Amino acid sequence: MRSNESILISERSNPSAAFAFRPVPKNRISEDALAQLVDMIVSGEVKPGERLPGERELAQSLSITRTSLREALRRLENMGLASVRQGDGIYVRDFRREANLDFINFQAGRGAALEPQLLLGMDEARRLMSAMVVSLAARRADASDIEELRRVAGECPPDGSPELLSGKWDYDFYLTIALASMNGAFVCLINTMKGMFATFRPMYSLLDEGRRESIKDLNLRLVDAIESGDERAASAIVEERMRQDMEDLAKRAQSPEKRKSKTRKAGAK
Amino acid sequence: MRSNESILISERSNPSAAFAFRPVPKNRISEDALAQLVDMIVSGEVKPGERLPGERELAQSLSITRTSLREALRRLENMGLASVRQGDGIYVRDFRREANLDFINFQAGRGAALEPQLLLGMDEARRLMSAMVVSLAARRADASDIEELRRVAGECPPDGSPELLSGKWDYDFYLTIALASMNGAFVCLINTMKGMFATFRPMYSLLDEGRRESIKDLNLRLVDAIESGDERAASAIVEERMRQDMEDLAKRAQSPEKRKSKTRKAGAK
DNA sequence: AAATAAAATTGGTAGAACCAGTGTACCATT
DNA sequence: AATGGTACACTGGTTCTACCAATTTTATTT
Repeated sequence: MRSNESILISERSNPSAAFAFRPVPKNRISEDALAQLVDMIVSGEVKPGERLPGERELAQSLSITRTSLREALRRLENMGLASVRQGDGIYVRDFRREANLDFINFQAGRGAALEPQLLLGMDEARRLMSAMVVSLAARRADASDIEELRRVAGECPPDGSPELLSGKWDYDFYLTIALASMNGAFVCLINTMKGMFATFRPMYSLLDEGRRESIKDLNLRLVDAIESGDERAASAIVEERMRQDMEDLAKRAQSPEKRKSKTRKAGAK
Repeated sequence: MRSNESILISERSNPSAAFAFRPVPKNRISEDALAQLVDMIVSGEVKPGERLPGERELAQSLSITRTSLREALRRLENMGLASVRQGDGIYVRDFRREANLDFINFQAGRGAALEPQLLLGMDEARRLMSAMVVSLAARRADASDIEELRRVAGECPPDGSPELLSGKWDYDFYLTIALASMNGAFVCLINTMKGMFATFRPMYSLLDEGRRESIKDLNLRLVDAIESGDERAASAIVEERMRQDMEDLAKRAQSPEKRKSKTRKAGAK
């Protein structure tokens, strides 16, 4: 959520700049502390079920105040990485089983090194979710939605431009689709994903470079498909675009797709 | 995340109790304050872009300390409902466009009255996501995953039992499926949805009552489908089960499905 | 009028004190 | 021996006050 403000800032102070400035991190001290706590848990330095030192001691170890530490703890709880109980203590949870999307959001947002496996998973989720929301939009978008979609699609900056790289526009477009899908939960999901992919977005945009069709044309085609109510065609356009991205990414990690053939029992029921 | 602990507690102090105690809410004052802030924003009392009173004044209005208020503000930011800038102030964001899943999670968790439209959307999302993760599991689950799935499915408590109503088991089962899908992002997604539906879970379980097939049998069938690698069959089982729930729920709100026919332009490209 | 500097405002951090649940050990009662 | 009561130490929850740091506003200077 921080990137949003920063984008506004950079726009104001550099209205005609050719570069898309990265958001300058205004680290709240609690976020730094949080990062350390998360690292401690993710690295396995402290194990699930284990009890962390008390707030006073923890704060001292981090060289911050209890006040700041507590702000960090609130989010650590929120991510599903720890549970805090008054009178008892702070307990580490099993992040591999209990972490939620806010965890990914935080890790991705601060540029933490995520496991390749997880990155692939995020990408796969993005692909499936996008196709899904597009499909819903095709089912339910009314005339005014289409009009809005076409307007936003038409405002798509040229390929390779900083505005496109920043991902701001792409987000706006998919948010509009989500709004057209008439499903508030998907709107929220898109917004969650926005945070999760904020730092990775430029990478995806670079992958788009080699395409024969401009992003703008592709999206206008998408709007047409949505307007005609053809769910399959609409989702196919999205899937096709993102499959290429995924394939490129897959080269950087082992594909989980082939895992099954090795260990699977043949001829199950 | 609080409900989890409480379940453990009630299990310990009443191992053979016939009742499933509801977790006794241990309100943090910051959460109460947060709830009021959220209400203020959602109700439209303060509008997007508007600037809230300063932390000092806000804290005084809520009769709490700045320290506590700030813990609330951290999450208000995290939900995408406000942005806080040092030296400037606290600004309200457009929750209809910018709220993320944590917002739904919070609202649902405290039993806030959500718009019927949003409830339907949440249910639709749940249905689609579940079908999706099941499909992935069918694609990638290996022998050990199947074994684990069958074990968990076998431990399914009888229909109508408090354990089933609480939703704890159902969550465990779907978490196992998510783990079998080899996609960490979906594991996190399931965990996020767990929070979103925690308070609604009993309602869904009640809908299950009328089924001719027990939940246990149904899920064992599902595991079979996953084992055979039949993605369509597996997701169909899930969709079928959840479609009924959705239909029942739909009776309590207008269906967004029919919206299109009214305003749609005929014969689009 | 523009540039600059000072002041006021606002969020961010610090530190200490006290309130409120938890858990444990010990004691009294049954 | 089991149960319930009590006191105490420990831990998170909350409050207060003071001060630091970023931003905006205002006043001043050029």
